[in-house]
Amino acid sequence: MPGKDLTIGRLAQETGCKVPTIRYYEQIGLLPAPRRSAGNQRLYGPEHLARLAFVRHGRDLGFSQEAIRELLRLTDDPDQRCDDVDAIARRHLEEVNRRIAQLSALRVELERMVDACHGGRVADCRIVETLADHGKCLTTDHRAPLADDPQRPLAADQR
Amino acid sequence: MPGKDLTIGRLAQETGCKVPTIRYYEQIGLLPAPRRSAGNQRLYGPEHLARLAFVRHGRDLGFSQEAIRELLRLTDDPDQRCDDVDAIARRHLEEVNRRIAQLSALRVELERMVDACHGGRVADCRIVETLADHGKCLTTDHRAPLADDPQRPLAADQR
DNA sequence: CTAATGGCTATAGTAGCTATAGGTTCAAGG
DNA sequence: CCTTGAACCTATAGCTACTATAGCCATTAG
Repeated sequence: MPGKDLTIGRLAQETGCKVPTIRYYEQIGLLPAPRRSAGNQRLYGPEHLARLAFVRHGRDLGFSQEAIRELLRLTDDPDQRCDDVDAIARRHLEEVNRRIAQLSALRVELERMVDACHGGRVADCRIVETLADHGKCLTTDHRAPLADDPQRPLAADQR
Repeated sequence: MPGKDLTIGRLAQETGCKVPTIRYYEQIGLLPAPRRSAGNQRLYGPEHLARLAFVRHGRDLGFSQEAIRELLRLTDDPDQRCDDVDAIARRHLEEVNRRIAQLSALRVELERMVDACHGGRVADCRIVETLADHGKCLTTDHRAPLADDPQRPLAADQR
């Protein structure tokens, strides 16, 4: 039945995942290697679609590759109790809550900074002062072990 | 006055920044190369302390290296108007707000997942179902162009 | 048949560090 | 004075999770 196989490009379309990312997932073992056409092109079936959707959804929810790998291992053995799955999700939820708390504190400080700036010279700028003054301000640690933020770290939209 | 120079280790202590990170900042040009002792060890003065504190604080607030580089350039020319500084901070604040919104949506879904799991077998686990089902759920995009989250990612996405 | 599109591999680059290996320098104790 | 051990030095590789590039091959529409 050579009817409904997907090329890598079609699979990318279906899942909203980029083509190089799919090949990357195969490389790191998140996605099984599919069979190939006579001309050596990857041919995916519905099982790949489902697997990739699972992976993408997990990633969209902020699970790490490692966590997803673990989830996949668990779901491949569907008769065991789901406590482990639950634990992964709970752990992640905690991370998310922590991260939100950190970002909220950060927002407060940024708002204070922005409000305090009244557009004078850089020498008098409260934002610069705030940044330069390491004494006061947060003792909290904003950087956090969550998510990756792949690239394009600030500013500049595009996409 | 050869009295109060700081070694790299002392500087690290003062700023809460790790030693290799300081060397890394020098390498990428965020921190100027300091003078050296007879035995080739870095010797830092108060100006380095201030600069590094500025950088660290900016990073803690989630500014990217690029943004900090720009802020440093601006503060080195203290007679110009601080509109640009203000713009950087505002842009960053917007990023933070967006990021918080995304994480909040994510939290809702994770809470749903965890609530729905009642400790049966994996085959019946709602968490697994939720992850496998790419149809419903968020269309939102959790990934975000914000700061770094140095390591140990719980991850995000691309597209 | 040709051109455009899409696929293939391999390699290198991104941010923002951290870790390692293998050597040198410094301060204190014997 | 000599030794010990901590702290320093450089260079390189590794981390996550991808993305981008180069140079070639396959497929398909006209």
